[in-house]
Amino acid sequence: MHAVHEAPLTRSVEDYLKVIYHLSSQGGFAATSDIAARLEVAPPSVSGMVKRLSETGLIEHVPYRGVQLTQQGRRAALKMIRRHRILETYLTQQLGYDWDGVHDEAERLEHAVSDQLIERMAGTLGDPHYDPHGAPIPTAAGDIEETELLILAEAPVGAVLELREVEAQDPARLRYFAEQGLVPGVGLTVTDRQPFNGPTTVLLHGAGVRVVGRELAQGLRCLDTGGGA
Amino acid sequence: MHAVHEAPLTRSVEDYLKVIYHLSSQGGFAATSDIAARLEVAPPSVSGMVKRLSETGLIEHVPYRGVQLTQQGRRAALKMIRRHRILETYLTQQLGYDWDGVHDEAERLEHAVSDQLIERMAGTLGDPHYDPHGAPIPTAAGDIEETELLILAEAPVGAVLELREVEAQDPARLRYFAEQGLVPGVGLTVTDRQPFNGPTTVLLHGAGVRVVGRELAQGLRCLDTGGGA
DNA sequence: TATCTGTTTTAGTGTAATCTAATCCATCTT
DNA sequence: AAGATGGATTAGATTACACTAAAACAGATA
Repeated sequence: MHAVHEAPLTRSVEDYLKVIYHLSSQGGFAATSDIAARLEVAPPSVSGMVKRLSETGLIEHVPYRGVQLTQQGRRAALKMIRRHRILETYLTQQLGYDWDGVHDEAERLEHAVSDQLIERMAGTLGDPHYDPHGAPIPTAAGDIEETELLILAEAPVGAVLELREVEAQDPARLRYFAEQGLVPGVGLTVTDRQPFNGPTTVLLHGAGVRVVGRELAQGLRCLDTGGGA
Repeated sequence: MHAVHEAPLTRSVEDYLKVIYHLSSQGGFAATSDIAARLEVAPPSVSGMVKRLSETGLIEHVPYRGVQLTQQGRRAALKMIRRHRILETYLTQQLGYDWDGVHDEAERLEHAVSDQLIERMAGTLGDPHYDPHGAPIPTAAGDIEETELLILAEAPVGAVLELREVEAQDPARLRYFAEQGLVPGVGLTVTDRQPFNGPTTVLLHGAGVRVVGRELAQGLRCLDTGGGA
């Protein structure tokens, strides 16, 4: 097999890799300042860490441009994401956590659990494919489902959609989404959008009309279930 | 309320406190070199940490004598021990871990879990009083049962006992104990002891005779259920 | 009482991670 | 084309924790 030595990564390194994965998943490069903002550290701290990470071969750094994960870095990042999402799912399903309260707990546990524990949790849950927010859970082998989803804030008026993923860090927002019935799996039709970054209005199938502000609507990712084919 | 600020303790600090608790639970002082041995660090590292811990008021240090926990330090140590034992119990009962495999996992998780998670686990388990090795679990309030137990290696020949606690770090030893039927709750009678730190022979009630070497017999703690009263 | 022995502590380094202040440089504006 | 602007980087300090090597000390022995 490969994986020569696999020096154990520190907590910090694991956090950086996860953030870089998220930031570079769409566009190619993750910018220093964006990494700093997400991790709530000062930009120079990022520069320092970036140097070490690229020396270890986990990322590639183009000065003044940004960073990208290498194959090795991507593998490590997906491992952490699997841990996080399995933990979130386990905590909600087995220990009575609400979907708005699991994030922080998982965030701390993901650095401490063993592979064995994660796989036992996954087994207990029947190897789930999605976490409580609808995000896909990478497999133990490191594969992740990549479905094309529309950001609700950008979906055309008239679109018929299924809400798949609710992305939000803040518990208060998640609680609000839940109250509004905006949870993964719900069907909806986009009925209106106000200009100048205005709100999107949707008809929740079987539950009435909702007006969703731009900021929140950017965290809602939907599958197009239109009329077609 | 009390507890003015409660600066969060680091992993290392938590480990030191736990070890100091164990070492000073019987005799009064924990020696630098014993702490170093348990934590597998060099003695000077302990001296350094001891200085900081006594400055923070978690321990009291008598130079060249050793250290003792303060009230505050004891509270913190018992909190960690509760975490550890609840985790061990949860992992064995809910996630199929064997009693010989839980220690390391709990050791890492105890620094990461929240109070909330521990209490949810405890609740799921019905607030257990003992961990899989028979050790008493401190309450959330910080009280711990202190039963007088006899070390099997020191129990008099003829004593009729109930095995209460099996103390061993090494998974291989724990597995051996389990194979021998030496698990918490079992009744036994001491039938012989060889001189010069020789082995103890016991009759396991309903399971036959066992010869236990001195070293192992020091990890077996029993309650005297003698003939009396 | 003087010395030996082994433990403890001090001194000085190293690494991982952070910070602030100062500098550098790519790009946008005029 | 020349600045101005703002993000990125370097420089230097700090904290927590570990280490090795050297000094200090307490208690046992002669």
